Amino acid sequence: MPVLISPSLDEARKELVVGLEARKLVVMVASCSVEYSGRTGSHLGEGERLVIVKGDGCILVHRGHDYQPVNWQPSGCIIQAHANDGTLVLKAVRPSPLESLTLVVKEIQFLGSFVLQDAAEFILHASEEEMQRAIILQPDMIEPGFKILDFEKKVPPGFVDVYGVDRDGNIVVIEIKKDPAGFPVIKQLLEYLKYLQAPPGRKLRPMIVAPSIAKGSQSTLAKSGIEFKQLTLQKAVEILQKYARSDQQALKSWL
Amino acid sequence: MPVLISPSLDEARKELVVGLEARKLVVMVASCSVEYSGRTGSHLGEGERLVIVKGDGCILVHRGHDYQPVNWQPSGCIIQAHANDGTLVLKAVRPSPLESLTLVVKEIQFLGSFVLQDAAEFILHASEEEMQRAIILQPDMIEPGFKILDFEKKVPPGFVDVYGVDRDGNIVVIEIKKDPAGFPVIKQLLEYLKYLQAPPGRKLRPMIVAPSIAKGSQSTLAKSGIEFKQLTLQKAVEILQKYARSDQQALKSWL
DNA sequence: GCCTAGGTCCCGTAT
DNA sequence: ATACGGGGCCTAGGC
Repeated sequence: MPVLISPSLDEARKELVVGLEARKLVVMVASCSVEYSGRTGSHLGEGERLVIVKGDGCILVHRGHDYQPVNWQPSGCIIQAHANDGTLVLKAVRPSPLESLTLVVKEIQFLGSFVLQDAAEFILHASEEEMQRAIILQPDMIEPGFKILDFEKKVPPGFVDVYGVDRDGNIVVIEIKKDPAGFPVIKQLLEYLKYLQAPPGRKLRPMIVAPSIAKGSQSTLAKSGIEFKQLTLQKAVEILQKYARSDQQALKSWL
Repeated sequence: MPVLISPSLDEARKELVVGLEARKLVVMVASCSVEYSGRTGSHLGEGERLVIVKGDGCILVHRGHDYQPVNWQPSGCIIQAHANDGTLVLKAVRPSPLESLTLVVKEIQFLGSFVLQDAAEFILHASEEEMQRAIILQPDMIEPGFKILDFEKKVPPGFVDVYGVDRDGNIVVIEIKKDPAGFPVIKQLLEYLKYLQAPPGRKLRPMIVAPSIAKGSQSTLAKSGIEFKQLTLQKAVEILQKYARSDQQALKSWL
């Protein structure tokens, strides 16, 4: 875990090269200027920043404020460090789309390189997918008698989240949102409808499943003939947990 | 610029509290577990990570790989550090939407706190806005005789990027994209058209200005009656530079 | 490779 | 405060 305090640029370059080679995490606090060129371009004059280089070839330049890095390059870059004219030049090139990030480092306060032991799995609960799973596991939460025919069903403009049939044989076309549903969802659903047909004598029932409807979209929804079924992430998670439990019980009763 | 190597949790907590108080940048390499709860929730078991806390109240937890942080909280959070049961607990609460991030730190390899001197301005070149400016500065790059009537013109579903008239008095409705234009742009433009009318005897000419058309959208575009005018970011930047130059010349000739 | 959709997206701007 | 669109968005999944 080498840590250098106010190293010379050449000491830093050596440690950086070693760190890159070993695919370590290198963290640096340094005064630098930054140029980006690729899909567009950017310029940032000299100033002190936090620079992070990761083993998978991504680089982040953070200022003293803001959530997002001011400049960066995602994973999969080729990163090189050169001495140049009394400065340390860090270059990160992304092959596709071809773009490059160049840091000219003038002075380094701190440089450390680390190997992070981290085997933990990251688990994210509750997303649109969980809502979809909840509906698929327990279709009658939409309404009694509702049956799933398909999900992620392909139509030319995209994918229908859930596609099913109600107790009267009408086709139900469901678009799921985990956030309050606004105009775009309504448009998207109406677009899908153009490519779907109900059997003779039956109807198409477009339906939005979401925690709520965005304020400004209430009236549009009413006019559009789209139904709304409330489902919060929390309720979806509860359903999934209930099923996880009953799955376990089903398993136990089998043994 | 205090830097602690393998500090005790209590030493680290003290330095962290001082750093937070002073709104410094605190960087930490530590073994920790992370819980997030808010719009959704997440869990990450123990492992070594890079933790960044900035003066504006944002926090980032980075693993040894990936561009994006595994957990985070954006600016404007209330961040606190407590000792708890032989661990150091870092909590970041975001008021709206209400959500919280909790790190339980077991062991610290490194902790540094920094004040970053950074007054530089960040300049990003060439975006959709640059393309719009290029068209506005030199309307006849669209076609000879084209005149601007308005831009960012409000229609119920959104804003028309550029709104103008051709040499024959037909209304040209332009939607600009910096990336290859696909289905969504076509839909958006057609949506806008519903709320626009040409003068009697004139036509509405919907037009997409973009570097290219997405492959799958070629036929849709053809059927839709929308025209396509190629403009790359690069060409837009050239036009802007030309005008910058001629502005300077105009200025010089004035003096 | 391109295209589509989702994200704890974040972020600014206008309402 | 909420809604809407843009982003060097990034990232994952299909084709």
